[in-house]
Amino acid sequence: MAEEPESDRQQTGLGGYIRLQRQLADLSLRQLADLTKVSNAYLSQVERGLHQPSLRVLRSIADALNLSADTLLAKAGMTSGRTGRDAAAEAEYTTEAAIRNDPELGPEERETLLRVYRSLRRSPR
Amino acid sequence: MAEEPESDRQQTGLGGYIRLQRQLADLSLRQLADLTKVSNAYLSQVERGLHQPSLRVLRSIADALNLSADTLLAKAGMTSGRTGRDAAAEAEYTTEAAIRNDPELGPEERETLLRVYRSLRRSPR
DNA sequence: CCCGTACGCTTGGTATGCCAATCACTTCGC
DNA sequence: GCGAAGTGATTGGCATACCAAGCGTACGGG
Repeated sequence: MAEEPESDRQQTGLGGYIRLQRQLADLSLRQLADLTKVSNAYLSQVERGLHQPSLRVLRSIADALNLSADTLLAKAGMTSGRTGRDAAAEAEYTTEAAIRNDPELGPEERETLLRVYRSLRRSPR
Repeated sequence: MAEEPESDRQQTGLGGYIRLQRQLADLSLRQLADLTKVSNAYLSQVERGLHQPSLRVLRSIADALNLSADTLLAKAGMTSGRTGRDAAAEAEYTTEAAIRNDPELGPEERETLLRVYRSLRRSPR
């Protein structure tokens, strides 16, 4: 659990990716700022890894650069490559998790089913 | 005294969704706080829509509740969540598979639960 | 030469995320 | 009854996301 005593500033992840995409799109910081409604100052800081942008800002950027939000989120360390399939595999472990994730169920149906499941399940001990 | 501004009753679904999932998982705010390393106070505020959580917090919550991060992000308004048919089919299969593989169910309970699930599931009319 | 304009970066302030501490309430066992 | 232990909600304050304004440079063109 040792925290990383990093004095390095290797932020290649999210910020570097954004900067790269911005340059590929041939946009200046101010142009992107104009598109995203985010100040150029903050964009500069985000690109250099000095700040972690909020969801709102991240979405604006993805939108302006025509990137999928998921891509940026992956770079931000959120969805590291695990997609629906992995989630499904994981959900296979517990029936409760599967029921909770099932989009075919409404809130009430979900709750009902969970209750039924719990009553049917072999009681531990 | 009975002054109730009911117009604030619209916490988009992210907060409400988190609260629902937490309750379905049978967790208290403090238990979830312990799992997520996020204070119960802030979780309470997030669930009632008073604050928009950061990526870090959102990820912790998704992790602790065994939810896919994408699901929460969709509720947060990020991803339009358009993988509808695929996700549905996949998840449907997952729930059935989870029930079939659940070691805590005997043969009869298994059959019963499957029947209940199929009757509760939204059928594409 | 100076402007004028473009660039990225820095700075000081405001808004908001987030937490420790505490509240009011309910449910217990004694 | 009374306290211990559980629940969700509130509050004060520190940390950080975010912006308006400005700095320093580099590029033209009069």
